[in-house]
Amino acid sequence: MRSQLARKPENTYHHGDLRDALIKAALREAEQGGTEAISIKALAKQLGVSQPAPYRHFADREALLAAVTAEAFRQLSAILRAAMAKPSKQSKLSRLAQATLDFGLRRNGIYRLMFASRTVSCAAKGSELHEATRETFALVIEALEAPAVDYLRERQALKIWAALHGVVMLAEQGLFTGEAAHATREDLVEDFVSETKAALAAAIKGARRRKKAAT
Amino acid sequence: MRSQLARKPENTYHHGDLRDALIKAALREAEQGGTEAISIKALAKQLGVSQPAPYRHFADREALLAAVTAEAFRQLSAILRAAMAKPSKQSKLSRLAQATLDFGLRRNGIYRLMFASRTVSCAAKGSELHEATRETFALVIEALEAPAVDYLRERQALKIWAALHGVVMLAEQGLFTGEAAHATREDLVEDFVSETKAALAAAIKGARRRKKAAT
DNA sequence: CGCGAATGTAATATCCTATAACTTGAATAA
DNA sequence: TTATTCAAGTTATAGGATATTACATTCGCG
Repeated sequence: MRSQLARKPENTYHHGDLRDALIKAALREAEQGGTEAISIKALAKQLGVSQPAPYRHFADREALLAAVTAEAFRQLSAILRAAMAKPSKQSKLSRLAQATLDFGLRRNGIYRLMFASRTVSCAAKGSELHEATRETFALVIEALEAPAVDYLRERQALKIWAALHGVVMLAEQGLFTGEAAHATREDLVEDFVSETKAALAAAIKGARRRKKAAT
Repeated sequence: MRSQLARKPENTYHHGDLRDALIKAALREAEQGGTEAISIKALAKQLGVSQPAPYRHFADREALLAAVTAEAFRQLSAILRAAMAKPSKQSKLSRLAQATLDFGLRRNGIYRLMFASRTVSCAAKGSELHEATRETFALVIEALEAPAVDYLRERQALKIWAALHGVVMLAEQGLFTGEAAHATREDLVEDFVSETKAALAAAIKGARRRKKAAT
């Protein structure tokens, strides 16, 4: 199997790994310009195959986007896992949060592909993409490092996850630059992290109390 | 001035209000499909003018999108203002928050145009679009109903604004449906609202204490 | 070795953005 | 009132993208 970004060697009929090469190349394109920067025709040219060749691997543009988005989620998962594994003075949750912010800003085109397009909401339940998103979210729950009171954990995970995305969105809109910048994006993220921890602690304490009272 | 959604009357050369009609029609198209549903050609046909006619009013597609997005922000501002004005048992902030969530879900295509595309971040400082976004954000600050310690208010406004967008994004991704739905979107929004109020109260108290200590 | 499935190509239809060159008519000023 | 000008339309056209159809090549398996 040839390097996945490689063009088709000249004088060969088959590319060898076109499907994967398309995904990788599309990710590179999306890095800057998001969804709109992904053009099947341009990708085909870049990889040295004819325009219709990609359609052997993806039914249409949407299918390619779904595959690309799934790969992006897997990459994010890997990054978050690495951030959580790295020894540090900060909490797992804090590291996950800052890593998410960093990813969202540094690779914003891809980030928009993942969270701001309709691709994900159209993903069927068992699809590759759906699984990839659920796996990423599972990392958020893991980062809470909280005992297994499922519905409490999930609620806090949803909240911090939502808050993080909001910060990325607003940052990208430029709401943290100029005169309004009394707080950095990182500050806000840390605020959300501590509030999450506090809320989680309080919720668990409350649950214990209720349980005790019931006995 | 003719109704703004009207097609050009037959046998007339000039439409009369094409610029406005284009914006309104584009908003209608974006309601469902977001940015990608806006086609200059289709709009022209819909309004009964030739394909290149829109280019008399907008340099290119991007310029049309910017105008449409600005109009969308003005509509959101109006909705938020109305929600805040309406007498209710709930706080202004709560009403603004729930209204934002409602807008984000019910008119999701437009919402994505406003917050998930690059159109806004590309808006120049004095532009119509930039002004429209700042005005909307000003309403968030107003909804806090907090005394004028600017940097404290702004920080909390940024936080709740970010959190709201996050909830809309995740809701649209389907993260609140299925087995994970231990909390509704509205619940999370109320959580964020109360946390914001608490944080704001604490911050103001702290600021007063510091001021007192300084005298 | 030979055959079928997978993968690639060429040709083409359709849709969209955008520009150039020409036309219309509405508003103004002589 | 009429001449003139210019904003706002039109037709024609170039160029790029998605997607389909029919044909060609090679990989791999029996």
